[in-house]
Amino acid sequence: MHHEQAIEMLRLQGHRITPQRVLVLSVVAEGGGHLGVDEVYRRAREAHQYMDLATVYRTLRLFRDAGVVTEVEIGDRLHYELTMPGELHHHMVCRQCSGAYNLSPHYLEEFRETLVREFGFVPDLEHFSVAGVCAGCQERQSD
Amino acid sequence: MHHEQAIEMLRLQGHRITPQRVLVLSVVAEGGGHLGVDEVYRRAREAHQYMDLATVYRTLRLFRDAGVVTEVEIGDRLHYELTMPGELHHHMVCRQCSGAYNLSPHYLEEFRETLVREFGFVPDLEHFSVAGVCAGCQERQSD
DNA sequence: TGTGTTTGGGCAAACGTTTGCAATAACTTG
DNA sequence: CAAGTTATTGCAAACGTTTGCCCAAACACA
Repeated sequence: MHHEQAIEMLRLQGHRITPQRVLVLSVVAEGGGHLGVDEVYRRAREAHQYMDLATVYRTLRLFRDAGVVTEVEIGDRLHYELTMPGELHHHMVCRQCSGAYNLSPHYLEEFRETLVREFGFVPDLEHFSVAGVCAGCQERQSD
Repeated sequence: MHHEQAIEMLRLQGHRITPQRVLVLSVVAEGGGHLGVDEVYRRAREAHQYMDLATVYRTLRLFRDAGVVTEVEIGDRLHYELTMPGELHHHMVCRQCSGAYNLSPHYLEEFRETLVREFGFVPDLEHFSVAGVCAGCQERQSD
């Protein structure tokens, strides 16, 4: 998704386009994927002196709810990246090195179907992320 | 798991048995499964006037790490229940009614094996919980 | 383009949770 | 059973995040 599309999505949903929102959006977009709230705030503040931390929080939440950014839990921190429609993916996050690896939705499809079939429970797996230990860290551990 | 076993586990792990810990343990045990931090604090305080909130937080975290209580994410709150070894189960938590339903580990085994086989990633699924909408709420929704 | 309505922003205070610190209490050892 | 060692407590302050308020700014419509 590009800036312009994201802005258009927000406008279509009836949200106002403010300089702060445009700024936060471009920070997240240029951030290369995995920025925490504090990093977004710091970078946005460099450009716009009066940017407020509360605004960053509110804006990121709005973007998430509007579907223009995706929230990823890495360790115990939340990171934000521009939503890539059609390239939806989940994450495996390593408990030891905090590395985040993409996981295709394909691997969850069977699990989802089972829950629906057996229990009538429809899971939210859009932003699924699973913690664990990656292959690299396990090797290092057995040294 | 009963009180005595839990206490013994803590002692074996080298933790000291204080009145506060015994109290928190019995509150969680008698709480019938799903108490939040604030509820544990309130009930513990009734019995022991000088019980501190920070102690409740520290104690619950210790218990979780020691394996004597299990932390369950319900909605956006954490709830605590006595760990039942051999009866390990996961949770499906309904986004709408906040109901928590048990899920046998069996349903996750295949998923786990796939991650290990394909990526060498060993997931932490001990306290897995998945959000979604339960069968009841979906029926109610379609009325 | 100018005016009115209504959303969003900045600020400060509140919230739930964690942490640092000095005093206390639990366990260990003799 | 007494003294020493060390973990744990209560308190207060800090932390990251959310909220209430009032003013400013964005959009709609004339």
